[in-house]
Formats: sequence, structure tokens, C-alpha cells
Amino acid sequence: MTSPSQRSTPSPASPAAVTIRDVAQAAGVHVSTVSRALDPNRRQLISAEVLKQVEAAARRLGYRPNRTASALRTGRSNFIGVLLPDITNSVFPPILEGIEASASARHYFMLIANVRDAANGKAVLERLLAQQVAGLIMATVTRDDPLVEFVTATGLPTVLVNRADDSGRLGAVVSDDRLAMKFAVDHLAQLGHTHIAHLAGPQLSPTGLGRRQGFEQALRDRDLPPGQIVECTAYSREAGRVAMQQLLSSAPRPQAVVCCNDLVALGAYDVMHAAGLRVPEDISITGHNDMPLVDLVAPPLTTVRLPHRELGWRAAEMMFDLILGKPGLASTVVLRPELVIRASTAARPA
Amino acid sequence: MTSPSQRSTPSPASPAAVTIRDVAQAAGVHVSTVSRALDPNRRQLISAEVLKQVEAAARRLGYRPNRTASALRTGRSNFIGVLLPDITNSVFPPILEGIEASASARHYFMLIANVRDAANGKAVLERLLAQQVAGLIMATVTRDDPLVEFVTATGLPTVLVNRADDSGRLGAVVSDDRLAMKFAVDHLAQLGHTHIAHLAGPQLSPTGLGRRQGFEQALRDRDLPPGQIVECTAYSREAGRVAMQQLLSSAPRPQAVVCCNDLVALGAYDVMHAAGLRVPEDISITGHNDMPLVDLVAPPLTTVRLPHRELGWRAAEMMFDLILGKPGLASTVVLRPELVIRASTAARPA
DNA sequence: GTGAAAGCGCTAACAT
DNA sequence: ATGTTAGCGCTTTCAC
Repeated sequence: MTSPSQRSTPSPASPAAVTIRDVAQAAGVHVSTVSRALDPNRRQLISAEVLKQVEAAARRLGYRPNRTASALRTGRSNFIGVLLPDITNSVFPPILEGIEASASARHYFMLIANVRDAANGKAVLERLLAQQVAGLIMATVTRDDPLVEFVTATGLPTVLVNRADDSGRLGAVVSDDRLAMKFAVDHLAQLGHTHIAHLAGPQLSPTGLGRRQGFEQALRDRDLPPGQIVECTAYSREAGRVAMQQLLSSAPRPQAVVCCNDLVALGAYDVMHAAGLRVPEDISITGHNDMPLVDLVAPPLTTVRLPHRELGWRAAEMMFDLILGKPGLASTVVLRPELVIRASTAARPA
Repeated sequence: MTSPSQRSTPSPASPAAVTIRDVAQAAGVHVSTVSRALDPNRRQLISAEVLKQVEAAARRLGYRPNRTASALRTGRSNFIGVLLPDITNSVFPPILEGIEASASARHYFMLIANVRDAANGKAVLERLLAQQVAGLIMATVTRDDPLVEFVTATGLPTVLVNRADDSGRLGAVVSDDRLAMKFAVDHLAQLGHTHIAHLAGPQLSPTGLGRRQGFEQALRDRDLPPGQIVECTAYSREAGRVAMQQLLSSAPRPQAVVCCNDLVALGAYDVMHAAGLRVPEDISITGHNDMPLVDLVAPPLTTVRLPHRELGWRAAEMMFDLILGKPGLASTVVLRPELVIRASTAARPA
């Protein structure tokens, strides 16, 4: 005869939340019957009549099952962790959207942690583990990241996205950086350029290294001479400016510059404009990522489009396969990028 | 004498997770002592010696407190819900960053729900409530949104961001849309324009209405004649194209167009280019939001910059005040935007 | 087909 | 200063 509000020790957060006990009482059945009736998978164990009564009572009382309690009891949460270096970087929102689509279809929630400083990575991961996340997606990993070791030791189902794991211990979904560079170099070569430079990303990041190697390989495949390479300190417009400045100060001036990403390419634009050089008449420029609006800058940027949403979606699907114990078919999935030709690349003057 | 692996009924998700009981046993003390020793707020109740032993045991065993269990016991989760209409819309990532900064400083996690279709809003909210979120931040609200009624009824501490609540029932943190429009109109008036039009946002959204009213008021304040107003069906480049087309087909052609956001302004660019009209020589254009890269489009867009990160941060702080039962000092916080003058606006030809 | 009972891992009275 | 005890709300054997 205990009323919902008659509970004792810890006072409920919201005033008198309705529990499964209240529903059982209202429906005149046992709590376990309510539990079964409200679970789609076990609903059929219940007689039609009782089922109806339970559902009516639940609705009438405004019953909302407490996921915290069921998670504790079953040992299964419906959370996945997502580690990002910078949510305002435009490559991540579509990746998140892909992850979210996969997760919410399974009624999972993402716990997003924006790990600005890599030194915090382990602490954040500890907090995520304390929340009993069922799996993890990491977009933060650098080469030889100690976090990979740590997360492997925990046994948490983990997949990397947008970054491969050199050690091969973790699954990953990435875009084909080498192919992307081949697309860019081939396009420039077809335009008649022979002296092609590269503004490379930080060589600590797998993408930075992969794109640089892809660039070098693509030149070799075409029998072109090795191009100048300047390493940027970051994937930013500012870093692009610095690198381009450095590139231009070294003779001879390249006919084309393949940039590790769009922001770096836009930094190169800045330096060219400041130096009175024209894109693409004096130097052709290519980017990487196809950020929103790079089709509207002057000149519209030729770049490589990555399947960002697909990247996130596939990474999440792979992680859920791991969670469900499905045999891992692929350890690294490599998705195909696409060259988008706009107006920042042009034929070499005859 | 039960070993960690000897547990019975529900098999643990990860093999033999270390519990507080294991630590207690290893340290030779009671679980409640461990609980106290590991809580910064109650640590001082424990003798230095025992404290050291407990900490050593916890570290040695790799103990990780289970937040699910403590949340169930205390009735307090460390989750906040965040409702977004579209995470790939560039205004939201910096807002999320601001929310995340506030939340993670308090050791809370965000549960982000991307509510693409407003019809799903209530279902998503139910799922969020089932997770026992301590508070909610909504960026999805339309005017007279039924969700406001629903969430008010639940009593969940809720704050709107980037959208005010017409009914005044919920706290909100917004940018000053009227002031923004005044900035834009004053700027154009100073350039000599007298015939100024507005591509308005959907009038169902609070921002769409507020900006439109701000526009009209700003014209009146300057004793300018009422301008033509075309309502866009969305805040998109495509909707901007459609609206601009409609505006140009009606005589007389305006000297300047104030757009409800940057994408709409870029849609207006498209139509102008297609019609052989020049920005700003033939028509000046202003945007709203200062999206990334609009400083690099041709011509660089004059627009209104919103303090997006601050918006998110303040909304989260307000929500946490509500959660902690602090007296709500402000129901709606209005932040000041800033006009960024670039090259899409110019003086009226004499 | 339904009920009884146990217990997930933790915290907070209440002892002592 | 530490131990005892009683649950938080739910699911899942095990009976009947």
C-alpha cells in the first residue's frame, strides 16, 4: 500500500518519479510482469489481457523507465564515447552526424568529449569508462598515440575514424589519402605542370604522413622530379600562410602546390594575394576536405572531397559490430575520396 | 572471501570489473570507508593512514568507480541533454563548444541529439529523460513550440539557446537580433542607400521574426521608406536563391539587401551573378552569422558576427544555476552582436 | 503466463 | 573514524 511518494532514504531528483513498482501496483500485477510487458523482446510471454492493462497503467501514470537502473542491472549502457580534438573543425560535424545516425538508430547516445589538449586524453577516457560506455570512437589519435595502448588494454570496443592505427591493433575507417594525392597530382600533371610542391601536414598525424607519402609516390608514378615539401605546424590557415611564405622564398618557384587541407590552401591564397601573385595563373593550388564554402572563395578551390558522413557512419557500424561480438571482417576500411575540380587549378602557360 | 570473478547472476560486460568491494577487501576496510576515502568532499573524514591504504589498493587494482551505480543511488546523473536541429550547421559547433566547456568543467557529459525532424522532438526528449539528464539545452525551438509546454511540465531545468521563448516560461540566451538589424541598416543608410530590402527567415522561427521586426524598426528609426520583404522557406543558400529571384522580379530593384543569414546572402550572390549583376556595385548585400570563410568569398561578405561560443557557455551556466537551485537572476540573456564590414557593401553611386 | 527473490555497485543514514 | 544496513529501479533466474 505504499504510495509513489512514500519512498524513503534518498529523495528523488524530480518530485515523485513514477517507477515500475507504481505501474505494477496500478495494474494489479507483479513488477516482473511489467518489466516483461514493456520489453518488446519479451512482450509475447505475457497474455494479451494483462499486457493491455499494464500498458494502460504505464501510460496513465506517465511511466518513464529509468535507463540508469536497467544499465546497472544488465551491465549494458547505451552510451558510446566519441573523442574529438576540435568540434569546430568543419570535418567533424559531418562525421558526428554519421555516428549519430548509426547510434540513434540503435537507441544509443553519444558522449562527446572535446579533447583540445591531447595531454587530457587519458583523464577524459577514464571519465568515459566510468560512465560504462559500450564502445568508443576516436578521431584524436596521433601516430604512436599512447592512448591506443591504454584503450587496447581496457578491451573496450574501439574504432578510429579519419585516422588509421599504425600498430594495427584498432579498427579504423579512413579516407584514402594516397589516392587523394594521386588524384591531385595527376590532375596537375595533366594540366602540364612538372614542378609541383606540397604543403604537408604535421608529420605526427597519420594523415599528414600519409598524404605526404602519397604525394611523393604520385610524383614518382608520373616520373616527375621530387617536389619541394614544406611541413605545416598545424592544419590551419595561419600555418598555411607561414609554410607558403617559406615555399615562395625558396627558388625555384613551383608551378603548382598541393596542400594538405583546405585551410592551408586558403593560407596559401593569402600569401599569394599579398605577394601580388594570381591563383591559378601564377601558381595552381589544390586543397583537401572540400569544406563548406570553398566553392565560393576567389578563386573557387579545386580540392579533394572526403565522404565525412560515411566515415562516421561506417566507424560507428564497425564499433557496434565489435560490441555485439560479430567477427571483425575488416580492420581498416578505406573509403574513396573524390577530386572536385574548380578554378584554382589551370593549365601551365605554353 | 568472494574473489572479483566469483560474481553470479548477471555476467559483467568487461571481464571482472573491479568494484568498490574488491578495493575494500584489498585494503582491509569496509566499502563505505572506501566510498568516503575516494570522494574529495568526504575524504577528510578518514584517517590519513587508512586513506593511503585505500588509495593504494584502488590504484593497484585499477579501480574505476561505476558512475551508473552512483547515479542510481543518488538520483543525480552527470548528464545534460542538448537538442540540435542540425549539427552540420556551422552556428552550432561553436555553441556546442561553449556548452562543452561549461559542462566538462563540472564533470558533466553532453548527450547530443540531432533532431532533424521536429516531429521526433518529443520522442527524443523522452529518451533523454529516461537517461535521467539533469538539465536540458535546446537550440531547436520554433515559435509556440509544443516542446516548451512538454518540457516545462516535466520540470526539467531547461534553457534555450539562440532562440528565445515567446511565452517566457524558459530561460534563454540569445543574440540581439534587433540590434543586429539596426547595425546592418544603419551601415547601409550611411552608405547612402534608401531603398533597402530584406530576405527574411522563416517567420515560424523566433530569429526569423525578430530579425524582420528589427529590420522594419531600423528603417523607421531612420525615416526610410518600408522596404520590400521576401520570406525564405529556410536558412539555406537554395532558399536564398529562390527569394532573391523573387525580389529581383519585382520592380523597383533595391539598392541593398539585408539577408537573414549568410547562406541566404550567398544564395543572393548566386542569383546576382547569374543575372549579370555585381555585388556591391549594383546591389549591396549583408549577411548574418559570420560563418567561417565568408571573409574569403567573392566579394568578402559584410555580415553580423554572433558570439556563438559565449551563447553556448552562458546557456550552460544558466542551466547549471537552475540545476543547483540558484535563484534565476535573468530569464533571458541578450548578447551583443557585432557588424563586420567587408566588401559586399559599398556607397550608392552618386 | 506470472510471481518471488536476489542483486547490479554504490551512497547515506544510523550506529558505535 | 569506521562499520552496518538499507535500499536506488530495474532484470533475470527460478519456482509454480
